[in-house]
Amino acid sequence: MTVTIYDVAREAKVSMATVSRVLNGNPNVKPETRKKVKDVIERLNYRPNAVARGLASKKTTTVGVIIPDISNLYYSALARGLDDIAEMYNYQTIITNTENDPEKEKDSFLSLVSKQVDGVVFLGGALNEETLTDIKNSHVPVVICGTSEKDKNLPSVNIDYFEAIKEATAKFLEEGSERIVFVKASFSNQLENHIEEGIKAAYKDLGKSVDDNSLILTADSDYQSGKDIFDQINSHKADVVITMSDETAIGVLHSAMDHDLEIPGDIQVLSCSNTRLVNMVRPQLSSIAMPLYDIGAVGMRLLTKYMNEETVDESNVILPYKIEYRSTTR
Amino acid sequence: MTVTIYDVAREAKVSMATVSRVLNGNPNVKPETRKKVKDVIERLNYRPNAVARGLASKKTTTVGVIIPDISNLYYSALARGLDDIAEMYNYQTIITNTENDPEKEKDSFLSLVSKQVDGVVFLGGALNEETLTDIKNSHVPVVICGTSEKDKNLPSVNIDYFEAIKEATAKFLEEGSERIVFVKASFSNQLENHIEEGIKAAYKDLGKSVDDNSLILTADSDYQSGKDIFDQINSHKADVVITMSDETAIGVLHSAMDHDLEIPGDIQVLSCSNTRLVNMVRPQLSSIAMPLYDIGAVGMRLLTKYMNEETVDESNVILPYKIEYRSTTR
DNA sequence: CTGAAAGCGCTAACAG
DNA sequence: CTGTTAGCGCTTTCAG
Repeated sequence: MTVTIYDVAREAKVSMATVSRVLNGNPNVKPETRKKVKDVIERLNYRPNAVARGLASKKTTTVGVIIPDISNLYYSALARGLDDIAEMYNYQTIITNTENDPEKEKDSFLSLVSKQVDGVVFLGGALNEETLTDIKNSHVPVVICGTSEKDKNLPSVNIDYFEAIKEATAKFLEEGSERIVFVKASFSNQLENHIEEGIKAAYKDLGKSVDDNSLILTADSDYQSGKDIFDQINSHKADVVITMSDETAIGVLHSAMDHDLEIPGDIQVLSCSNTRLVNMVRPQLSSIAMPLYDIGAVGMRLLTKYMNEETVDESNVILPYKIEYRSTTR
Repeated sequence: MTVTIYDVAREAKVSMATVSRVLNGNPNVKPETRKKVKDVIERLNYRPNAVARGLASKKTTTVGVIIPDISNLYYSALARGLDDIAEMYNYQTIITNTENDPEKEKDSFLSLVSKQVDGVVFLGGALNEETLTDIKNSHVPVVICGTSEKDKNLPSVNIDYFEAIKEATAKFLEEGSERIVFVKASFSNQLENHIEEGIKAAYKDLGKSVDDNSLILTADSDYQSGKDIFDQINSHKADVVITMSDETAIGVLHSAMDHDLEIPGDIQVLSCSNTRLVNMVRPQLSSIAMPLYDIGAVGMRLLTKYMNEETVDESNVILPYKIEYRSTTR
């Protein structure tokens, strides 16, 4: 019923080895033979079985992508960059969604490995101890984008979050803001720790202490959570709110406006994601601008190097950032 | 290096067939044997090779998902529904992104088939003649969600777009609106034709003609395209704008506000996607509310039936819709 | 330049 | 309940 390489070989009156050679672009085939085989392939509408191929060659030309939440614009922007480069290098991507669940993250990884992917990239993600162990045991090349793990053993692509947030915080403090609230996303992530450190460093540089004037809250990274957490922010009399997620920032923004606060007069808002959303709300959201697409693209490029066993000079890539002060900051 | 079923068999002093049986939960294994094998599996940290499995069993427990644009909230909402149900039925999903390119759509499908997926679902998509032919030739179960093809040969899940848009249009006309502009997305899609028909039907029912008073434009489905197309809308002196995409609607909205038009006083806006965005802008966007998550979920459920060769009573499922009149309509 | 033959790691009859 | 034996469809030596 399904046509196999064997059928093609028979029809073309060659051996299956030869058919395999033309399939794989092996130059050791006489042009006439090649043409003959190609014609039969066309006529029979033959398509190689990628599964059999994968088993025989131990390569699947497939990379796994593990994402906390595809419906989050932050991650899907990263994914676009990944995808484009993957295509350029003739890899296909299997995207799996963990729904921010570290357990699923681990399962997804194992499942991808059992599918014999040639490599996997984590976009964000918790990367807990267990998962790290599985990665090590798997002997599969892994690159992590937009997250990090403490030992820096894994190749990664990031921006310098610590510096970025420190710069932003210092600016707020220098301009007279005193009560800065930071809203973490509830999916624990090494990055957020760097960010906390950055905030603390900025305070310290100015001889101030974080504890009295700053508050660190946790919220889901959606719009409603931003609206919901506003009460806590407000009761802290915050004059600056920094959130991980754009959606959360927008929720905070709208709640603040509903409480007749002036933006950015009474309260300034800055997010750390810089997704397409920042330009889609009024007032436009100020944000630490990471090169999302590039992070994904560079991550995939890095992975191809590992998959080809090329040498890489820098396995922990840091990309530049900008801080875009739009209309929610002064 | 990698541990195989053969290693497990040897260590457990059984045949590989027995190992295979415990792997697949075959009841014909003595409890003690089962335990013995499981212990060895644990000890050796053995993980079955899904590729070999797929080749031998001709099943991959994997379904392909073809999406025009993952970074579009409309599609990612559908994908979430799909994913949840897929997981429930122990299928994994391979998501591929076509970037709204019919050529890529076709290639993605073929690639998925060569990977021996057990089924594929299209979310949206152009489904041109060529792709349809490939689908027919592939003998792989296919379900399409949020799109349709003219012959209705393929199982599908949709809402009644025609009715929805007719109802909305009729309401606008009855309430005195006269100049309705419809903004299609540029990715041609059978659905949009249904929508056009719905608009025409509404006009006709009231004894009016579409041509004089209605204008049909085409724009990409992003925010900027919405802003850009406003000039055309404005020069038509539209009093109602209906767009496929939420982002486009928001772009139109903001442009209109920048031109000092009152919303919804001077111009009303309605979108057809109802993604999370509708609540994240001020004023909140009125929209035809489709059950996005459910469309995906029902689609995947339908696919499982085909993959199991169960009988299905209704292969073209129509789910209910609501029209949510929020703050951009009167 | 081409063919024969040996697997890749697993499932699935078929015996027993 | 368990083992033996063929493959699944392809790649890849190794000869020639």
